[in-house]
Amino acid sequence: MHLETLRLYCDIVRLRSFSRGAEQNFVSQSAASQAVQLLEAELGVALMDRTKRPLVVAPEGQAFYEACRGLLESWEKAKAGVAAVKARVDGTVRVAAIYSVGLHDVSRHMQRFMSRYPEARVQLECLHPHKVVEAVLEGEADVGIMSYPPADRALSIVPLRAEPMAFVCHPSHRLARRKLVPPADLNGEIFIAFDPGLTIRKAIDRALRQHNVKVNIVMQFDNIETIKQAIIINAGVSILPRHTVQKEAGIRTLAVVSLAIPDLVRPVGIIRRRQKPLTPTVSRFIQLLKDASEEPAGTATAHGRARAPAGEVL
Amino acid sequence: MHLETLRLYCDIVRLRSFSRGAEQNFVSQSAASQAVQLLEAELGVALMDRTKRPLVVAPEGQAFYEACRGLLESWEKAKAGVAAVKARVDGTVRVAAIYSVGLHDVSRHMQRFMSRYPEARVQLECLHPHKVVEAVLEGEADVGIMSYPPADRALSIVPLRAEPMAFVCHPSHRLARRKLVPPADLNGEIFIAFDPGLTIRKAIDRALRQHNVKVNIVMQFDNIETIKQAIIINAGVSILPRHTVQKEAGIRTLAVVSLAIPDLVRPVGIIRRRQKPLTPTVSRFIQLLKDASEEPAGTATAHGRARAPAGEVL
DNA sequence: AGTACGTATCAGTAAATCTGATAGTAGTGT
DNA sequence: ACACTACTATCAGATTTACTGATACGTACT
Repeated sequence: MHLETLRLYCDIVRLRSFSRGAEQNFVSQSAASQAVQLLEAELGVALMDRTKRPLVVAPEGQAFYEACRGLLESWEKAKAGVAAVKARVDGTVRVAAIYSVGLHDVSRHMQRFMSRYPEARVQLECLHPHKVVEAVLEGEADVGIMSYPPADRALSIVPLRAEPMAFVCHPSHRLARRKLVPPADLNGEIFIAFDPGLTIRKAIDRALRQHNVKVNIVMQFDNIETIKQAIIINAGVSILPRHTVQKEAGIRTLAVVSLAIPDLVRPVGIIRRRQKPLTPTVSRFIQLLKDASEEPAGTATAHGRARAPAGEVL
Repeated sequence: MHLETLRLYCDIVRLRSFSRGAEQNFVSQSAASQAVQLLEAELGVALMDRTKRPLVVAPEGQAFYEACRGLLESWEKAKAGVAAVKARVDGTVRVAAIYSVGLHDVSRHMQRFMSRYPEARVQLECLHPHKVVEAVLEGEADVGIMSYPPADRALSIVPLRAEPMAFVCHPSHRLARRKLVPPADLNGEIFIAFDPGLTIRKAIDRALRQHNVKVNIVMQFDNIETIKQAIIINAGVSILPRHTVQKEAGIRTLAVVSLAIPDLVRPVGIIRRRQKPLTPTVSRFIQLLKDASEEPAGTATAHGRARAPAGEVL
């Protein structure tokens, strides 16, 4: 049963005319006649008396007409309801990020994004790296922001930046006042490492091994914040992305020294589910992050603004 | 938009499977897939995530699902409502009869009809002959019962019987004690006639003219009851269908004498609108009247019962 | 009665839908 | 990591369905 047929029927009843009802629905009078006949056959009832001019609606036809009006109204409501949900979901970017990126980085960009697209909403959730991948794969998040984005057929990756890593220690540490620390100086240091399951741990391990450095790992954590806390209480030293300890370096609770291992960087990127269609809002969000990462921090804002129109057409 | 598509969609969502949803709707999995794709295109929204196994319904899809369920329920209700009205209308016979037939005849048969078909309803309305024709033509009555049923392309006629006419006068009239009145005896009688517009008047006039009888018309009425009242107060004599004065003859308020004009009869028949489809109930009602009229009054009931099964299959 | 308007019907055509086969993908067990 | 099973998407061809335009029929009006 076509809903269009029901609308046609309603118009015919309302206008008391097949011809005008057909016209209003942009079909021929012939089609209208056949449609109503089919409708009557379907219901097994004569809905109207066409031998009268103008036609007379039978009691059955009147009852059906009223039911149909309600039905069509419900249909319009259903469509509107779906559109409303879509607008709500569409305008929302659900971001899953690892703690270190989410807290320092994304939250700053979120503000810029929301002031530029006031109708959009951003939901940020900070998770363990594995959970970030999971959330994106399961469709619970539109984008994931993480370091060492994993290769996966189901994921597409947008590289954002390579964060330089630095040596981090307590201000009272013997290396705290250096300008540069050669890898060899780390030999035998009491080290606070990432959990072995994390890719960043493997990257650091590999870099140290290449420089024949052996450190004395005393603690392992799955996130940067905890490692920083451990260093603050002088439980050991570590290697962390430089910008994640900028605040602590500024107030001198931590000492940060450049490390003479130039290829030791933490790649940060966005992951997305490959099949999932990109909504305009998500597309704009990704573009904003890309723009912000492709330039020095000092000019980011100005440059970002200049490129915004291009980002919007995505 | 097909309602069947919506049902299919609901089943797919409910069963969380295209294949099973398709099966339950007796279409191929392919058709189900295409139908939902079309639905999504129509709404401009992705309703579900098919890359998951089992498939995951999107928020939009869930909202639409619930709306659809309501819609389909309303549709079923609409169909049921129409069927209910049909049953009510179908089971009703609206009878328009002229006074003389309706009061004496139809009301008696109505009781038999309603006791045989308890679910049926009969609405009897007694009208002026012209109004009976009008009611049937306008579809306000399913059948009309009247004398001298008029020839009309739009009407089909079922003849019931030819009622013999008799001479009717006050018991004190000079002809009241006769067994038979020859036409000539009516010459110069003070006569209470039917209205000139009525066919029965024309028939009586023609019969009297053929026998060279001239009566003295002093009053004219459009119905038998009034004529009888006039005769009772001895305002004149008349010629009326014999069985319409049986009761008055029995209690001797009127005298009824056979008239020697054998071809002067009042034909009574049923009229129906030719195009209008015959519902079973109306068909049975007509059959009952036909059966009752085709036999002597004494055996009518027994015969009618015997033939009832045949009538029911109409 | 004749006319004008409106609906039913018919045959041909256009469009939508369905089917069956095939390819690709997700989840599962080895 | 591998094949296996179950499920969905896609495609082309077949089928069904709906539409159009012309024509016939009926009603209502003058």
